[in-house]
Amino acid sequence: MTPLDRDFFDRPTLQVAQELIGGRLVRELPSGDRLVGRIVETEAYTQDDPAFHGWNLVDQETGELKREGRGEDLFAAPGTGYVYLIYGMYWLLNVVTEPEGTGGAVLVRAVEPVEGIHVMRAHRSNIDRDVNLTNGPGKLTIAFDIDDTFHQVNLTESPLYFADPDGAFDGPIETSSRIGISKGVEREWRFFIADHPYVSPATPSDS
DNA sequence: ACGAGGATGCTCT
DNA sequence: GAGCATCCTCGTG
Repeated sequence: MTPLDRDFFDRPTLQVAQELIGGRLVRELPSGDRLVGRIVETEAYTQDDPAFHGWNLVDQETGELKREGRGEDLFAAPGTGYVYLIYGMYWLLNVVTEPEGTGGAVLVRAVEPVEGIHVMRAHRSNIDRDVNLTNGPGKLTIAFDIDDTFHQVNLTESPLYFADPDGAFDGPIETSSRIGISKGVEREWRFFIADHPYVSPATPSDS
């Protein structure tokens, strides 16, 4: 399984977010177990987007950074991890996009287990049905044992990386407003596989 | 089936 | 002190 390289992520964020759909997320654990998930839902965030972390760090006239803050980590080299703690409890996995110095990231919102599902069940011991293993951004990081140790880490090599689709048919890609945001709700920057059971059950922010 | 509410900690004002 | 790219539990139908 060949990791997607930095060039893949060194492109417009919206394009990367769409092309990651159907691709795979690969996690190699210290135990030797390999976890693989098919990506079925993503969201795009760009530096001229009010929902972007660190939007207020950017001079929107020039596109230059005008202040310091944690959002600066979204301007790192393409393919770098940006891991965010939400509501004090859940880690969300992003991968940085665009050339170094330009802000952008793709949030991985849901995957379908492909390999290592027994390990994912062990990581999420309190759930009733397998669909709840990885059908949300905070759930999949628990299943894949992803936390802030991957923040600012190169995600184009082991132990955490992305890979091309495996060739399985995944159906048409749909778009919607993003989930759980209050600004930028008019942008249809959420991408997901239509009617896929592992797409998160959340409601888009414009409805 | 669905909705309300609570948990919990970091970042920025 | 508020807000937040969420998830789970416990009500009610």
